[in-house]
Amino acid sequence: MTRRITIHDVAQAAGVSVATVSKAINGRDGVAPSTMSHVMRVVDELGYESSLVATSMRRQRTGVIGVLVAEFEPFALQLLQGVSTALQGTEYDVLAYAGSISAGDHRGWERRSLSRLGGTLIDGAIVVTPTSTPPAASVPIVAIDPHEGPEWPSTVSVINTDGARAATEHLISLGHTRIGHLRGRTDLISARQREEGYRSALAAAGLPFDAALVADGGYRTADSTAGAHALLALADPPTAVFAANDLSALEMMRVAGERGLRVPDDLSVIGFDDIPEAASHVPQLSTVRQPLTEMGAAAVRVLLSMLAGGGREDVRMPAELRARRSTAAPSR
Amino acid sequence: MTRRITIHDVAQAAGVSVATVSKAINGRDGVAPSTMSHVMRVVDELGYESSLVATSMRRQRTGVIGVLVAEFEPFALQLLQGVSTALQGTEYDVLAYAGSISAGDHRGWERRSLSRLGGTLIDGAIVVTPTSTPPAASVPIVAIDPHEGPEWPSTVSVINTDGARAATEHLISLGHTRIGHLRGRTDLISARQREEGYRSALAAAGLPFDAALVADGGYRTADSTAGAHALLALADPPTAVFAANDLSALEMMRVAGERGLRVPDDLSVIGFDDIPEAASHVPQLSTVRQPLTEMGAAAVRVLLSMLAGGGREDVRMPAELRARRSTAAPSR
DNA sequence: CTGAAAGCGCTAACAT
DNA sequence: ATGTTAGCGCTTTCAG
Repeated sequence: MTRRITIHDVAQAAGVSVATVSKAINGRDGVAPSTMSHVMRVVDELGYESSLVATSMRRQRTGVIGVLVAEFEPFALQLLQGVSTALQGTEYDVLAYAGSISAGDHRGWERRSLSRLGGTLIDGAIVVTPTSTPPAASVPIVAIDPHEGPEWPSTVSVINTDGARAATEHLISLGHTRIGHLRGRTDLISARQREEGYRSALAAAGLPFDAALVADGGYRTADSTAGAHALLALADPPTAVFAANDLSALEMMRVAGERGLRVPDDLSVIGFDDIPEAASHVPQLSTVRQPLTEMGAAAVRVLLSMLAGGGREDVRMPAELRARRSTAAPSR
Repeated sequence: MTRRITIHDVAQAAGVSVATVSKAINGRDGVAPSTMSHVMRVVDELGYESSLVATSMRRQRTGVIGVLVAEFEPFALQLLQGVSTALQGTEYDVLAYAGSISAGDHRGWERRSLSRLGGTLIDGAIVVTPTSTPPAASVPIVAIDPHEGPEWPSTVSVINTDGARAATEHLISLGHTRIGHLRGRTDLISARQREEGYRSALAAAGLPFDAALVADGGYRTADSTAGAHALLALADPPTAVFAANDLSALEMMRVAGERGLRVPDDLSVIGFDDIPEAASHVPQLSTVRQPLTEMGAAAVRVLLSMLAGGGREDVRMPAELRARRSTAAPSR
């Protein structure tokens, strides 16, 4: 645990002032070529790198884009990959921050992260699935799949209703008539849209809506267990379930297995998102693909445009059915 | 783009000094209960959050663990997920930084990131597959799968030799006797260990080692094309190939297909890593699984121990064979 | 119990 | 061309 090498150490070793070192490093003019090269040699010898923190306190610009997430789960990670790839070759580094982990309450994590990092440290932010309305921010922001409407400066999201309808129609076309829905967090707009897509597909097919067939999954594995059990414990259980996201779909399948049901023979399950685990699970999970990588790239495009002075934008990406092995015709 | 709310704004609005606000926020004693509650009310009203940057300049401790990667690719993302999960419920937030994106050269990205963030901003770092020797650092560091030996303070890595031996033995047990190896970057220790595992499995089975059956793949798709062609163009080509990682295995299969060979009928291929793409490829790629999530969790455990004053550790995780569809008995 | 002042590492005026 | 100074937002002695 040696002490950090500071600009001060470099100045001292080079026999010049701190200001001169700063100018040399940042290529400002007003430094003699000989001094310049001497300073740079000392910098190399000492292995000096400026502290991001100190630099960002003084500068307005840091060259870092922040990706703010509640938690590093598969959905956010795929997005992060897209963001990172899209930022290759630009002058920006990526910094991803999961801010709600230590904070007691998940609510408002985005506001907290944004004000802790914004204005300093990051030049702009991409916020993944924020659940509250945006705070007054000091940097340009793009929200991906915001959960509370369009009040965010710029947004990138998938057309949830269409995707959910496609998933439900897929089950209907296989011959299912008792179709359950393991829904997402009902306080989130995406969950409401997905339920709406589910209902409209049922209605379009002339199937009745049965409130007993809708259980809560909360988009999370742990929160889905009870709902999955509840659906399967019904006197007249569903033969197919549309889960609001892949994590709850995977949990749905696990619970089905635990109860002695085979997927897809006894129960068809379809999810939403298409996280990597969906394709590698056995059986492979049928789902509705969100083009996460492309969404990350779109967010970057919009953010860079805002950084360059451009206005707000709302990007809507299509969701696409990915029928795989977890859905089949009902056996009864 | 409104201005950030600073501690100054809070002090002014509350009619107290900046120092008092700081004490109130951080629960230091020496603040009257009434002042305390008044200040906290103003903090809430204004939505103030302290700047991570400013705080970390003054404090030694920030409550943030840094995960430093060259780039957000699948391997690093899986690790990140493990780290993040393991950090749930602790007092630490996670900050992941990809530092080589804007930097021209990839070499030494870990040194750069470490000195830009260490000492300030992060209390400890988990560095993913660093390629150089460790710099003198100002915070505890754990290296995951370091590529240049054990000079890092603490390390977490997979037992490459055993994994490679298991992969080769799998091919031998299927009846193959002419087994090729598409090796990794020979400047990296993991690649050398994997080749060693391959050789020792051959030796243990009494099979001769043939240098012509070893080609370079460099761990990357683009670098594997030539080696894959070379192996298949031999007068007496291999009936099975152990590729040093999944990316080169996938390329091996692509090249085989291009040359009119079917996998696994005409050629068996096995990889290493078990990235998500391995399981979703058709045919599913047999491989050796690195327990990435568990490795991330192990890194957290070691780092937290070091942060609490514990000594260095080297954790070695077992790699596990995942036989899937790309390997079968030889047809000739 | 409260506030004034110093300083973390750095950059940007402003002297010299 | 170089150095001096001020200050970014915050925490921490140290006086009052």
